[in-house]
Amino acid sequence: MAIDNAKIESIEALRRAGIEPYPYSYHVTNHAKEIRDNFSEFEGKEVSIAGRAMQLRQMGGITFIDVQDRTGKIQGLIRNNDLDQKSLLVLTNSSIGDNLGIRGIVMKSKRGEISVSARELTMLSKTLRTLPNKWQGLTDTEARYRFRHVDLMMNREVLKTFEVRSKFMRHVRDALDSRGAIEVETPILQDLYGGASAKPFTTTYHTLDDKQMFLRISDELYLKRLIIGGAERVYEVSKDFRNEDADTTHNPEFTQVEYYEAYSDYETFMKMMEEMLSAFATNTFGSTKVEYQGETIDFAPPFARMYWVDELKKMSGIDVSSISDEDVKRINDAEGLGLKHPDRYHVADSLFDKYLKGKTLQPTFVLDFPTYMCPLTKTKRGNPLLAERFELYVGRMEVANSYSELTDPLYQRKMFEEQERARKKGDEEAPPFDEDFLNAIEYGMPPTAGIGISIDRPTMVFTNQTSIKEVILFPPMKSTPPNESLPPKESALDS
RNA sequence: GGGCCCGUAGCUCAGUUCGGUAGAGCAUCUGGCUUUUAACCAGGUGGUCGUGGGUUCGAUUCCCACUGGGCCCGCCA
Repeated sequence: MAIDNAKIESIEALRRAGIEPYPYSYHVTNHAKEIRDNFSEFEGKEVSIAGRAMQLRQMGGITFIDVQDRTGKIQGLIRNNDLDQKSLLVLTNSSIGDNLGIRGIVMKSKRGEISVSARELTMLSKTLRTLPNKWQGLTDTEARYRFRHVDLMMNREVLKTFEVRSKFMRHVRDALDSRGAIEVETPILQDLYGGASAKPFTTTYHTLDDKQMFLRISDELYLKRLIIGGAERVYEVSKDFRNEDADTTHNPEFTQVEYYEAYSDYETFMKMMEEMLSAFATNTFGSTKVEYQGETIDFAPPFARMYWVDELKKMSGIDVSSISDEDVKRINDAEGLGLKHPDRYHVADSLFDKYLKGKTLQPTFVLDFPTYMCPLTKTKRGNPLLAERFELYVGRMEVANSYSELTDPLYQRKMFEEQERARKKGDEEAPPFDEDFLNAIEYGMPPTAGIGISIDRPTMVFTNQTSIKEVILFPPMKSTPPNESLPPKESALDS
């Protein structure tokens, strides 16, 4: 991707002839796909197309250029005899990678390729860089992420992936809007963080006496204030930030939609997720069935319900709803969980992973967690050992997490006190005591269901990707001095 | 944090077995060719072999460290 001095010479040649290689605009009348799909209507008519030259086949007085626009490719058929002086000069100074505009007549070449037979050729942007080769393209993962613009132009399925992501986000918004919810924005820069257990990113606000601030790890505590204020149904499409390692299903910066609905419980949201995901699959792919890594995932409702504490008891003989701190070490050893600092929470979590996670390829509500795993959740009606919480799994990945939210302010205060003690003992992930939030909830919060819907992971399923980095346009990369960005020769820049 | 694999031309890759001044295809440049589509034919340009150190008469090759990336594991509501 080095700068090519021959291309700079082309720029100079064009300018000498009074042709600007970086013009302001171009009137595009049609796109590649519509012309190809409706050839009989377009045949013989004049169109103007624009896009990037991806391939160029020159044979004396005739040149074929494959022009790629956002809908696909179409061939430009360019005969020197059909062109005026200016267009000819553009042609001789064109190369693969340039943005070109072609005005011409739609026709078929002798070999039957739908083409635009050029009457005028316009340089829309002269490239200085060389595109990857046309056979293998750009495949190096690191280069693809660091030079996503090149990845996008060479690997068009990447653009498709992000179109699906966009559609999914749009669909989630529409589904929540149709429930009468309002979309809100709450602070990303926060004095205090909370709503999850995670290490935060910190930053400094210089004009406020260099105050330390945090990037949010969740939206929960702000959205609940809006519920308390009487908004009833609110959601936020939120970038959250957690200062943790990345892997194929975790990114330190990720997107979820948090939604809170007053007077509802988690049962409401199970139905909502079934409708939301099955409708999306049907609208987007024409079926509730989606191929994922050689397996078929079916979003047709109802989704499976896994009462996992019962299920786990059947399979392992362990009832995690009632294990004591004394049991923990013994189970850790007997089950070979390998936890360094076993506690009830992590033992239960590991047992789920060991026995049950593998069974969640199909959309599955994993529900009713031990209360000790859910400090912000109401207990299950009729069983105080369990809490009303579900996680939705798809493709063996957690894609949503929902509670019947805790609304008892005195209990909430107790939980903050407990987390504060854990913090002082050195638990970096325990959220800090938040008196402002307690003040809010002390005004009385109506019964409320809350849910966090992942955007990244469902997009992985819908686009058949195994790495979260494939559904994030610019995944974080370690910094490295780019060694290929050499400046052009000075002589070329002077003129 | 641990293990395995990888980094050679703009891109995709050979070469390293057994150390001896670096190769192909595409791209690019020059010439030829007015219906090609991986166009073709002829010729040319292009490389601190990821970085630093060590061994050696000599290192892209062997050794060490570092760096960047991928996968697996650990961690992570």
